Amino acid sequence: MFRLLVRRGGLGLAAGELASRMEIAPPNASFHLAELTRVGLITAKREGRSVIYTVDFNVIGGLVDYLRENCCAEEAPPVVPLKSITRRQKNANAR
Amino acid sequence: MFRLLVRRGGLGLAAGELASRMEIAPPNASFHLAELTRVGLITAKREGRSVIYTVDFNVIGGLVDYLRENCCAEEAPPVVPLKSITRRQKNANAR
DNA sequence: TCCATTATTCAATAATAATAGAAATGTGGA
DNA sequence: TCCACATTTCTATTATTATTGAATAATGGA
Repeated sequence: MFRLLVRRGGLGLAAGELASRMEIAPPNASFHLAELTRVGLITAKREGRSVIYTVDFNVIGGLVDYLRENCCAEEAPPVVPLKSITRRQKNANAR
Repeated sequence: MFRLLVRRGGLGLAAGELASRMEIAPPNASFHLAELTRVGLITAKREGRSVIYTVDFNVIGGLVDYLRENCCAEEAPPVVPLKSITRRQKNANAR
């Protein structure tokens, strides 16, 4: 659904349209659309009887930026030395 | 675990080290490391008794590129017109 | 070779997420 | 107002994933 919405751009897609294109039942689509909305990836606006969902490109942009900065596409990141851990702590954690 | 590995860069981290830092049991860590390895995000190399896991920066780079190109960070993507669907088809799908 | 260390595999269980169906809500037109 | 449409909410069920604990490999040192 998210990819469909991305391809659709600013026009967005109605919930039912998404449901049928995904070949899932409407309540199921609503469930997932609610999740995507909750986490802020998409937004909803009512238009007549339909509810149109649209990706939030600002959020997606931020996500991509985050990934580019933190996951280091081209070059390796500076190594962050992690402070060592004692065996005692380790065992405590593992439990 | 993945974020830890990204921050660690080329040095990588041992399985047990990851387990204790994540505060999960070693078998649990192994389970997830196996998944990440399976999907190609990280690689494993044995070093003495330890098994060192390292992120595959090429793959991550590709992933970020994919997101940048398909999820359109800065500008909205060209609208892809989706061919319309009949009500009959729609009902069939929704079932 | 024996043993402690490090890690993995396996089987069982717990936790979480996805789906389906019935019922309810909002909308616009006759 | 009544009705069909579009969607959502709710509850129950199913499916998937994550976690645990015991058992099994692999490694290096005494």
